[in-house]
Amino acid sequence: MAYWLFKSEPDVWGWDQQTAKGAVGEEWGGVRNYQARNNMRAMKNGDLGFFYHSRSGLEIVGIVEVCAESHPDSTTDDPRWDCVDIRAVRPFGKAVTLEQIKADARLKDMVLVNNSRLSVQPVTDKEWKIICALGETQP
DNA sequence: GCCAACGTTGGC
DNA sequence: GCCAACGTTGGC
Repeated sequence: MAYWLFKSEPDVWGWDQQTAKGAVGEEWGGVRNYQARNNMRAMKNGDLGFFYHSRSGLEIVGIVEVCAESHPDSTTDDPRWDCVDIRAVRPFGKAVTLEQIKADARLKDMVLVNNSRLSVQPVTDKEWKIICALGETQP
């Protein structure tokens, strides 16, 4: 069981849209970065992830679950790109901002802080627990 | 809206 | 195989 973080610009695809997809979930297509793709290839059904609003949000707003393992990205014919499907699990009681994360010494090694350009990234068990507590939700 | 940081592309 | 040029991302 691994933990991840998915970034999306809320103006393009936000938490409300993700939630509206319900248990069916949504293909996390359109990722054109090898590192992000490799992370998705490593995901298993049932893995959990944070849903982060980039650019105009800058906060983690909820938890999603991988509901379809790596498969070809339907938004391209290029065979290099695979992606998973994710579905919303539950929102945070309270969104956790990037500012909060940066200010927390326990989270200084998070990829979110150190490689801000990676749109699909791993989260450690420890980081998962800390952020769930800050977000006032069950880990 | 700007621009630094990063990743990718392509000429050599 | 190097690296300059280019495109994109995302924090500010």
